[in-house]
Amino acid sequence: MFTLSEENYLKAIYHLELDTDKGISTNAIAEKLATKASSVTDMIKKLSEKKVVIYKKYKGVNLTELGKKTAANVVRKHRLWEVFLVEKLNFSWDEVHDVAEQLEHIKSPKLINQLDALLGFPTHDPHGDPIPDKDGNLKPIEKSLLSTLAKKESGICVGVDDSSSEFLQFLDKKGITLGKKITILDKEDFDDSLSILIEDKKLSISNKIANNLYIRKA
Amino acid sequence: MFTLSEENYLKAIYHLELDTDKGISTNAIAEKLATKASSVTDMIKKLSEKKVVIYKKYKGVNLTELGKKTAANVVRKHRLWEVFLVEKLNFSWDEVHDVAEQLEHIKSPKLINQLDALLGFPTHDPHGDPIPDKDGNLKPIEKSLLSTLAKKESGICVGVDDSSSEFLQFLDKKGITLGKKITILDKEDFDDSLSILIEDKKLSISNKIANNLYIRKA
DNA sequence: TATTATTTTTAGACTTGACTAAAAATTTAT
DNA sequence: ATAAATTTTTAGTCAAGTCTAAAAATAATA
Repeated sequence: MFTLSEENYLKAIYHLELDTDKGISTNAIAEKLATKASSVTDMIKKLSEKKVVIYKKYKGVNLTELGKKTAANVVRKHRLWEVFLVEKLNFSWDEVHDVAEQLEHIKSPKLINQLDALLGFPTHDPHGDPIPDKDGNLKPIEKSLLSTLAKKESGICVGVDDSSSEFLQFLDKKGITLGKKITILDKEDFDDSLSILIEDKKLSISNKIANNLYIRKA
Repeated sequence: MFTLSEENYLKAIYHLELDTDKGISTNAIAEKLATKASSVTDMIKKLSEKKVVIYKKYKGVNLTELGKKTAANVVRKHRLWEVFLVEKLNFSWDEVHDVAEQLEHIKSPKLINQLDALLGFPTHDPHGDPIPDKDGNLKPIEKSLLSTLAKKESGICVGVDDSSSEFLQFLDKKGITLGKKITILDKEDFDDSLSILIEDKKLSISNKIANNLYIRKA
């Protein structure tokens, strides 16, 4: 149906569309896929012929319903495999991405359905990102960046924005993992750093960290 | 390291070498991979440059030690995934091949080591074929084609030669699965068909079937 | 608005892996 | 041993996906 490359382009556009409702620019796609704008133009033409994107020259692209569904299915596979790697094969949350990038392209509906069942129909991946259902729908959850909480507010850590292995390993070192309760003790005005309480432990974290951690307010 | 195509060629040569110690002919590889002889020649040159095969024009190819190890590793992955599909995802033995053909190309040593552990370090795949160890070695087992047993002899069904889904589904229908005890009751001279006893049930099977079933003599 | 600057597209080239058709080597048969 | 048949290789072509460099369109600025 779709080649590996086509799937990667659809996924990139899918992710970019989550941040805006405008047309997705050639350059944005090129940057996300670490490729050149000219290559993107070529591929976009092909995707347009396959009816998965709407394309008007110089105006960027948007996914059609078919495109959205196709992309969401790739994302679904990616995230289910990530859960598998962590839950069944003892991977840590910073090791799963590259392997899942390969596994997400395996074509077998039965494989994914059975994997879903084996894992107990998980709703979120190891980084807190929601797993699309079979039809490509994902229910948005109410989460806020830690940096938006006020002093004295608290909540549960439910996800990360940046899921690079560097950031995830940093969080591990600090003892910050999904599910833990975090309370804002103090906010410093001059550098926006935070003093937080996490599971009875006091910690000072920079604004950069607070801007990449999602909290469900308690 | 190696592309998907290169891995498939190495695997094909690996399997063909199990049946002979002569050089593997261009045509044999072409047939196994359902491609053309000219394509095979092209690829062989590339594999030769990569030091995984020894190639002399018009004389066929053979794997080097590196080639053997590389191919065995692909076979190892294929068979481990097959076990996973059957043991963990409720696939039947006739459904696993095509999916394993995709999964065998996933690159992640940790993934395979952990999968191996999850499965309890299996030694054989769902069709009775041995799983190479990490170094690419596989211990040959003593097995005989059912057709070579004499009247009154018996043994345990340990594998199939033809693992097409048609044959496997046929065996399922007849109640023939790995691990079952089979005894030769009678052999018909004029068509080489057999009358066998399998788990207290009498069955008549053709020579074609008997030529594709492996037995460990009891 | 005219002129830069940026973004996007086109044109042409390259790599991988495959193909067809024809030439060369090897094997089989007379 | 020579001719015929088969196998293998070469030569040239093609599609997918990428790239560079240049042209065209759009956006930003004076």
